[in-house]
Amino acid sequence: MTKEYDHKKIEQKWRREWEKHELYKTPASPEDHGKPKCYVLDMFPFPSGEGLHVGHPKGYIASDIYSRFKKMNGFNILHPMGWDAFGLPAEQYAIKNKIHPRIAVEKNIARFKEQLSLIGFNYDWDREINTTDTRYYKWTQWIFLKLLEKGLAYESFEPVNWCPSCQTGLANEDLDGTRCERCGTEVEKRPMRQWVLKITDYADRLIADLDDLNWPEHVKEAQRNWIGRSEGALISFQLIGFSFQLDVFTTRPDTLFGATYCVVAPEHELIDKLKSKISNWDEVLTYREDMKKKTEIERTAEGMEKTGVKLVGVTAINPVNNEKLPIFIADYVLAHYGTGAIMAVPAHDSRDHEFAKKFDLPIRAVIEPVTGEKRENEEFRKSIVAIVHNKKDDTFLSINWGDKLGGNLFVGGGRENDEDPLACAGREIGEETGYKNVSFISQTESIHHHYRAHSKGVNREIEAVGLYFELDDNEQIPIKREEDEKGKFTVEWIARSEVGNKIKDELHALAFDLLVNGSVYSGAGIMINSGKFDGMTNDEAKKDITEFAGGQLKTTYKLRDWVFSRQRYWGEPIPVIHCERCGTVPVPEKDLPVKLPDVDSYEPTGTGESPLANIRDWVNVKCPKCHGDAKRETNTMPNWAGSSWYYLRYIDPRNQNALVDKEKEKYWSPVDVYVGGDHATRHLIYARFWHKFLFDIGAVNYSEPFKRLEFLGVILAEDGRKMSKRWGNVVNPDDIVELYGADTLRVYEMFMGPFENASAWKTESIIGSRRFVEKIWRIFSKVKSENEKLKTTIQNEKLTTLYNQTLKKISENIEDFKFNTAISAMMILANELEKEESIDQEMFEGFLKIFAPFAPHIADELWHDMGHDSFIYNEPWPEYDALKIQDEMMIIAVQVNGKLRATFEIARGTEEEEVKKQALLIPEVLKWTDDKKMKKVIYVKEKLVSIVI
RNA sequence: GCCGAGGUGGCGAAAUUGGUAGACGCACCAGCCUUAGGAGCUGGCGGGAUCAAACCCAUGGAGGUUCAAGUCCUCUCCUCGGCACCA
Repeated sequence: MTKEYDHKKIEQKWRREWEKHELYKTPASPEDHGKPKCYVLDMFPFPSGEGLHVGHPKGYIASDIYSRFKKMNGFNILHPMGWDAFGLPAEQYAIKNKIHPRIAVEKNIARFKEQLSLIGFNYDWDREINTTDTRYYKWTQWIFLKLLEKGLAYESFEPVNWCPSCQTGLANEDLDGTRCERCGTEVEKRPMRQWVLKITDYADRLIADLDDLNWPEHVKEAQRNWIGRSEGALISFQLIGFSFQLDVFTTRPDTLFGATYCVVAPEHELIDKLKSKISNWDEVLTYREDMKKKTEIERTAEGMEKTGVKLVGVTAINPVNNEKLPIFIADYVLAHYGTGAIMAVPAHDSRDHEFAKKFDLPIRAVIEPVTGEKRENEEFRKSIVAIVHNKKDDTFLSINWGDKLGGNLFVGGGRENDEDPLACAGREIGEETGYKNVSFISQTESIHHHYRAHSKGVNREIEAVGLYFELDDNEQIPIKREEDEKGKFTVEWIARSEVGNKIKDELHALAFDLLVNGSVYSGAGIMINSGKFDGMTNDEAKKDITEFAGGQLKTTYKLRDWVFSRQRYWGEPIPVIHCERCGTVPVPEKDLPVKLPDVDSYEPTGTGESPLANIRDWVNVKCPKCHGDAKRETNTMPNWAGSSWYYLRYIDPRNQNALVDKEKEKYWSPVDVYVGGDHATRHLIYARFWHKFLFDIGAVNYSEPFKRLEFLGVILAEDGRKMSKRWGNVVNPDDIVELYGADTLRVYEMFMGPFENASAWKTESIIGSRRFVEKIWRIFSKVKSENEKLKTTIQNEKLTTLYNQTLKKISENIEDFKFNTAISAMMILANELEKEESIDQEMFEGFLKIFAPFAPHIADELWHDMGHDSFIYNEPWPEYDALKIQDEMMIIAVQVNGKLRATFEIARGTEEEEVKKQALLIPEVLKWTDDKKMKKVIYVKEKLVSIVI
């Protein structure tokens, strides 16, 4: 008789056993280092007061499974856990509950740890770290000192994002658009002293090194976006009557001849210097004041009309042609990007175009669009493309030439050298479609187009003009057609939404885009209206024109330096001392850590100063240099500081002499798999930045910290919303473990769907995973030892094949983080095993081993019940038998004209001719092939026979 | 607007190089078992048509390539995520 599956008893028992035997201790001795290593890392949690919900463990379960798998495959694994416990939420929790943050953090950690322990993870708790531990943040401060030493940390007085609700300055990364991402309050710009890290120095490397990382594309892309590298040129414009110049940044120096005005951001410092010559100063001031009042959101709202004011009296000189250009201030130019000023080229930039239209400024095209690829021996022709719009049903006139001649085109035609394009278009419309009465609306500049005229067998370069007409009425004249053209092409009106689909020709599509959609051409082409540069491609002209204008090529970034100081209590004190005589003096390394003092009130002062400023005993110190009176820096670090290097500390968590021993680091780094969600830009950029810095100063061995990133999809509540106390939809893992068991919870969370998919929690569905776990328990009673087996059935070929296939698939799936299909494969095998009267012991042992990473408690229970004394964790991973992953028989599908008509079974290894012959004899196939001529019969090895008739 | 990831049953989802679409699970239906409920077991479960079978349709939509398309190509619509007046 089988015993009951009592998950509570079993799970508790095995957790105790594991602990007792220190099963999950990371090997530390050097002789163990001969083995390959695998560092599996979770994004460590912030221990909030709310405790864990069922979404939290998802990533931990995955990393647990992966690391157990690697361990059984012979790797030394490092799989640690710790706490990211500094930061505003901890402080706010403490203020609200009137306890010291340190006490609150301790309490919350204890609760988190308790919850985690119920799930049966293989964490090595000897390596636990806590960012708020003085022994830990000593090294966070040490890194800051090194940054300071290398000139990568500096004090700045630039206006900073200030959250009035959180009472602190924030980095750009801490904003959600223009709001504080934590509390949703609109941030202000506030001038104040702050510490800033020069992350921009690393911008290029942070982008370039992404290429070699095994990370999800969207995370890499988010980082590229955030860093926002763009290559362009710095061009200086002389200002008439001033000795200084107006510097602009542009990515399109090739369009310099098309600049018709300049714009500077309203906040630009240059404006005050120009005051003496500006005759409408009042107007300028008013505009600037208005801009200040407007929130960022109002300024950047979509569909916002462009606004601006001309600086009457000041003129810039275009360095390439000495043209006098008016200067405007307008808020569509941002002060903090590039130089805060632009040259405007309305012909080739949609924003400048919009502004120019509104202020009636000249628009000069300097690039002639070129479409198609240049070919050999081109014949040159001039032509037109005429687009006729019928307002009544919003359709466009086209001619369908049939699939061979390019499908639908607008009306087109050759134009004699001196023929007026407008007249030509009118003539062609009449000749080809019969429509008589159309009104001209607009036309494009010339467009060059290279193509091969297949019907004539020649390559052509055409210079076309696009023209746009409105249909007046339906009056038509009979179409004259050559005899051989009749019926070959037909006139069709196509709907606006169908144009993209039907008009495939590049030239015609571009004409539509420019004329009908009103797009501004910003693509490639050849230079026109640009003096000696005419005729060059715009790409070639970029460098030449920059040089000619006396400018220089330059790369800019959207990424700003990292605002690193917070005016709050609960963070690492910035280890710096301000001395009146010596200035800013770093705290000597030997004096680290600068411990956070105890205070009566850790609430923000409201003055923009940290609460630390009020602790006189702490603030007042002697200057390390001159030993005179000095004051400590009272700002603290953001909570992203501790998390920017924690993964290194796990390698050597108790080291007193260095943040990590370099030899140990060499062995364990880099992190092989980093598991977590969110943080696509912030944490992962900051950590990469610090890591590269540590690499540069020789503190670590590799230049990237995380080789592979597995991005986790969140678990939402059943209502599809985020799981949160606020919505009252939180599911506590403790309850699930109590009711269904940790093993079931683990299986369920991995079976929910692809790991990277977000999915909604469904308590209803857990039962399936529980049934599966119970099924394994039941199957166990059928396991027969070798001796018993002799009495029972002979070995089942099919089952052996399936078993070996499953071993292979599980190994591959775990490596690829495809846990859902791994579980599905185990279920299939379990279903088959259940049908058997008796199960081979060796096979079941193998099954238990692959099941163990997913459900370690029940696996160890059954493992021991089979008579083993070892832990399954220390067992080797079962290898599949390559000779046994294929059935003796193969199933061949038979298709007739692409449709499946039958399947049949035949011995593997049967010759192609024989398989074909058999296929053709099947009655279901004969029915379709009967008395019809067979064109061919295709055989796809071991898969199918396809018959074409 | 730009970039990225997607769109397959009632639901979560599977599907080597193009090669039997919907594996596995949930829910649901029927039967067995049970005093009953639940659990368990057996069978069914994309849509249409039919007594039933043959058959027809079907992977957001439209075209295309191919003996063969969820998978490749062109276009288009929608959803989610990131950036967003970034010159």
